[in-house]
Amino acid sequence: MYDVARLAGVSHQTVSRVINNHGNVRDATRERVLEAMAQLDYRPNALARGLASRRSRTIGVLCFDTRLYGPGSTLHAIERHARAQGYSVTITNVDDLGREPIRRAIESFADRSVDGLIVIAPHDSAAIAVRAAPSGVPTVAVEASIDDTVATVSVNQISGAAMATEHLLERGYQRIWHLAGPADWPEAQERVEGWRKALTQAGLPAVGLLRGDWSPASGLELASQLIGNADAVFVANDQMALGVLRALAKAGIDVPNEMGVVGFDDIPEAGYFMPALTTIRQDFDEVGRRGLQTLMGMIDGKPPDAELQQRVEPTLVVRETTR
Amino acid sequence: MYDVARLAGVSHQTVSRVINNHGNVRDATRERVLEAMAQLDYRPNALARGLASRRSRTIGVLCFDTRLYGPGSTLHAIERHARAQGYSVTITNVDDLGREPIRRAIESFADRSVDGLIVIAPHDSAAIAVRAAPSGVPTVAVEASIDDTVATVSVNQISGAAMATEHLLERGYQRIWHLAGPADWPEAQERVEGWRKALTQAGLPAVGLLRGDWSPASGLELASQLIGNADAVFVANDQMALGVLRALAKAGIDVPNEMGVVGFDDIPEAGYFMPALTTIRQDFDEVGRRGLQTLMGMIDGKPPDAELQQRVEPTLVVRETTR
DNA sequence: GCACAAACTGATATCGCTAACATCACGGTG
DNA sequence: CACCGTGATGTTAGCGATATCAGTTTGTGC
Repeated sequence: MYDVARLAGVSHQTVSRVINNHGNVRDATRERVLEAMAQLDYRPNALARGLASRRSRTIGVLCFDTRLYGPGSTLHAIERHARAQGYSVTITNVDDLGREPIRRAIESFADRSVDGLIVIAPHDSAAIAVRAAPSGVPTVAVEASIDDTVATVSVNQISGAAMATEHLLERGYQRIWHLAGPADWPEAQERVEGWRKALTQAGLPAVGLLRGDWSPASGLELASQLIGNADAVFVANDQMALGVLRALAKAGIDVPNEMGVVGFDDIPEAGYFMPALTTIRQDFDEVGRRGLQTLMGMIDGKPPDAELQQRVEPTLVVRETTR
Repeated sequence: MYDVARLAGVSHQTVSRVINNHGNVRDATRERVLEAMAQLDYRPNALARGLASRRSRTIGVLCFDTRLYGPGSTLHAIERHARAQGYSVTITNVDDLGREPIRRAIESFADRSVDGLIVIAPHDSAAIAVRAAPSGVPTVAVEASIDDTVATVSVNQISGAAMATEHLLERGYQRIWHLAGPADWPEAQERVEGWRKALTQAGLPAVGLLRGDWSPASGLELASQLIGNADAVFVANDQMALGVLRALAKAGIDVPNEMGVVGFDDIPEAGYFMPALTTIRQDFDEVGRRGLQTLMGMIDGKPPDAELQQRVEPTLVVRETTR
């Protein structure tokens, strides 16, 4: 920086002003500085800027296994939008959902002076850990249902689940079971709630709740319990639905005529299952975008929005597993 | 830090020595310092440490869409192992594969003083960009076939493709076609090469090369050309294979008896396709692990390994799409 | 032509740490 | 007993930028 200043015949402080677009620099001066910067191929050191300005222009993303479709897509969206705003993204995956590892991860972000934190928190323990976060760093949770103390952006699971169930009802299915995710995942719980609500509203009893673990294997295994008892099933994610389809095919049950199936997520493969899966699409990109936008607002010290808990509406994608 | 020093009755430099485990601190002194740190809940500022020591303990990962299964898994492995060694991970996705955006991304990493860089570079343009990288930062490419100037860790695509093709030959298929990925992806090219090699070795002509774009849609579309011409197909990834399976089912062709199918990747869903997909498993975790290990060696100034180009061997997973 | 505010520019102190060298006590050596 | 090496600690400079305030031009109104 001092070299640039010398070459341009100004002080280093003027160079700093040019870099940061602080006003009050004469055009001619700015030109000279920019030229000197180009000539010396000068690039400001982000660490030093962060240290002096107390803004690192970095955000942290805490995730639980980005290999999963939802979190991976959300992360991708966050990174893309963050970069567009000049922020870089540091990630940490927490494999152990215990409280202590999460606390450590958040502290480690704070040590690195991130300006903000996004937690992709599809699990209860994450919610607890975020609330307990000691960091003082602006934080937004996505794909989570956290209490009112934390800003949140998530897909409306309840309406998605209700949408799925209502679709099955419309198509004339009566005994609609639900293959749910693990009980300690808020989104699993909300999907159960949406399913229950839709059935109750239709005057039907919400019996027939199965618990899987999100894996195709669990769908495969639990599907046997549907046969003879249900004529449709709303499955809490597409992967389990794949397992269910396979089990039904093996059992010689005709989908969609003998059994309707609706999934959740709309993973890229869903349209090519056999039969192609009717499912609920979650707009993870939108979740990531809104999450980042909210965080940026908090970083810039805007008053928290009226809407602390933002919901993105999912959409129904009808394919071949419902008649 | 000065507060800690005062409380412990030592100089700040001694506190620094304790933090960094530099020897030459009496046990009693170290104890006092640690206690003071605990009492004040002191946490060193990573930015300042990086600035002063010229080591940020951060690595950058440059990726091309982490939503894909391979890159996502590799990233996950890299992050996990990096964290275990006290490094944090900053990511950038490059959507535009042009040379300029990649150069910018690499420069941006350099500006942030990353100690090392891992490029998940499944595409030709990435290879070019990495070679042109001006950064002076230790760099490792993974999932790439870069020339000899850059350290690389990748799955051996050629042997994987040969393995797939030989498996089909063993099972008695004769007219074995290949549905390849885009020509500007090195791994697509290497899979073509492996397929060709295996057929040539068996004294068969390598005719029947189709080009898809990795998507299930392209598999679905191109599968029609197989019918009547091939009795087996080696598909360059599992997603296209899904499309192929769907097309074959629609056409009433029996898999595996009338047509054998082998995929590549072993995505989590592959075992639940209908029929379950025989495929080649890539150990992305191992790729990530070795990539990080190599990078750490370079950062610590070890002489570059004899093996600049490391290869991880894939494995064949036999399921139901081959008889 | 002059006062005075506004627009520029510069000097110095910091940000929170590590590097490098200086200092000091202590015990062993010839 | 002077001398020296060694381990433990302290002192002083940076790392590469921004913040703050002071100083110097410049422009404007009368």
